[in-house]
Amino acid sequence: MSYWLFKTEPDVYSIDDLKKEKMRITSWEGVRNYQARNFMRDDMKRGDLGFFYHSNCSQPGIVGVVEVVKNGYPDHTSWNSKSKYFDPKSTQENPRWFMVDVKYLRVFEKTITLAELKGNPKIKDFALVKKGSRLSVMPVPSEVWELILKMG
DNA sequence: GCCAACGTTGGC
DNA sequence: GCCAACGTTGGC
Repeated sequence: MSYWLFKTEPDVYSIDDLKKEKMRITSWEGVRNYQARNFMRDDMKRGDLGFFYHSNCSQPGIVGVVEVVKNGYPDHTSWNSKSKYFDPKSTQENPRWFMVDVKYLRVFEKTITLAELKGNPKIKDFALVKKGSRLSVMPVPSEVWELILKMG
């Protein structure tokens, strides 16, 4: 089993929004980056765990934990011309974009902030804390996962 | 709101 | 296939 990190802007979709969903599950739609797409399509498996990360906000950081409850499948919003995620080059026969379903597990009492993560020398090679990292879905090495949990 | 870093697009 | 231009991300 693997560990992941899911980035989202809380103004758009926060961990509270996820908690309010029916069954506390949502599809992780709208990812339009090939590297992130490949992770979801090829590598993410049911039962994997993920950090839930709030970006582009007053206090960016990891706010909780989710579980992958459905393996990668075509992101149908790419076929919907009314959707802001519409991509005319994605077809039902040859879907370009994929998503997984994630389920709320828990929210941390206190956010593990990006500043704290950057201040931990043991995880300095983790993609999230590297300069210019823009991946919205990324793998978390298991040792990094454990180290970050201890920071909470 | 600024802007550096990055990914994508498209002309050639 | 190169690379300039452009759009987006996301911390600050």
